[in-house]
Amino acid sequence: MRENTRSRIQEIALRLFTEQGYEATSLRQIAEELGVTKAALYYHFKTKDDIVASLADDRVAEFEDLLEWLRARPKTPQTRRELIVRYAERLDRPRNAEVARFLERNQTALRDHPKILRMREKMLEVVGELVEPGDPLTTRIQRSMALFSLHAGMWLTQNVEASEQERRQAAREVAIKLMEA
Amino acid sequence: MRENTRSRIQEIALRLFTEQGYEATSLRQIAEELGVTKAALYYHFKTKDDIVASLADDRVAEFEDLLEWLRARPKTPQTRRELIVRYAERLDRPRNAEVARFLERNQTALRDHPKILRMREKMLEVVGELVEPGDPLTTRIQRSMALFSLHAGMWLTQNVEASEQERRQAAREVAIKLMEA
DNA sequence: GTCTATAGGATGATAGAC
DNA sequence: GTCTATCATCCTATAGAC
Repeated sequence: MRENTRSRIQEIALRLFTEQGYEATSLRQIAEELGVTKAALYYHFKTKDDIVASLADDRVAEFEDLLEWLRARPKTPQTRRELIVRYAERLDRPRNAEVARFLERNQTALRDHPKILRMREKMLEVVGELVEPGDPLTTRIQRSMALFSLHAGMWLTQNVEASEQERRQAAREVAIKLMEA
Repeated sequence: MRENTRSRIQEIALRLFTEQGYEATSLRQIAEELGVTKAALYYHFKTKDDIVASLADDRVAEFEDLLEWLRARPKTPQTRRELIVRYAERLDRPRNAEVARFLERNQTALRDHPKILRMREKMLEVVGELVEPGDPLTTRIQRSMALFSLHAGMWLTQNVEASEQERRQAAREVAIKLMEA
């Protein structure tokens, strides 16, 4: 009941950051929803930035994980298809999609944050592993869009009459197709 | 020299909003870069929000323009291909791509802004015109990604050794290919 | 671990002189 | 159209009691 206060702060902060944006969310607001005072937050996190850092850590680790796996395999269509599946599986774990969305939507506000820079680097490294030096620009773009369609696909179909499972499946199909550039 | 102060405010605000995010950019900062005081800004714009509104107006008008054209034509592959070209041409006009990027990257911070809501609606209306009621989800996703690849394609190739023209051309090719779902 | 209290500063916005 | 001066409010962060 007490030791997971840290985890509850992350949860509430993540929700508010995603809904309202990072800058627009104050520690007062987070504290209020948590039912404590602002000062209490500072016991768990040194600064507001530290909350973001703790969230970004998960995502960086994820990319590093994918990179390690990717580099141990040959650059084949089969590998790229498997990457889609692996990445999609990770996004399906509840909190991950939210963290991804938050970081994606707040890149500008957080652009100087060292953890964000690191995350962007890792992301571009993943893209780099999807192409060969001789590949045309169009291949690079299309294969990157494959990964991105897993995120965007869910947003684009939010108002469509279809189950979440169907939407997820559709996004995955598009991603795999785009990866076959 | 005096009447374009309004336009210069828009220009500087747009640059700073894009670089740092909307919330992170203060009126003091905008005024400083313009070489006037904060108070002077309030002569040209009633509030900070008003600056955003003036920028969003251009983009909403653009979507409305595209919609009008789109609705006067049959829903054919040919029409969709032409839409890509038309949209790409608009993005190429210098300020438009910047405005699009700003609005895209600050959707969260601006989510309650009426102009932003309107813009999002218009965007979804455009996507709606790209599909028929019976089309599968995958078609909807892929055709939306076509439009998006025009924006993302430029970002994804920013570190690549290629001229801006080549990158633009590559993004356009990917977009057209995706539209042929 | 959480509190009260407060420092110290930036912010959006307004009033009124020029 | 732009200025100075100022307001009211919010913010992050810290000190120190319990």
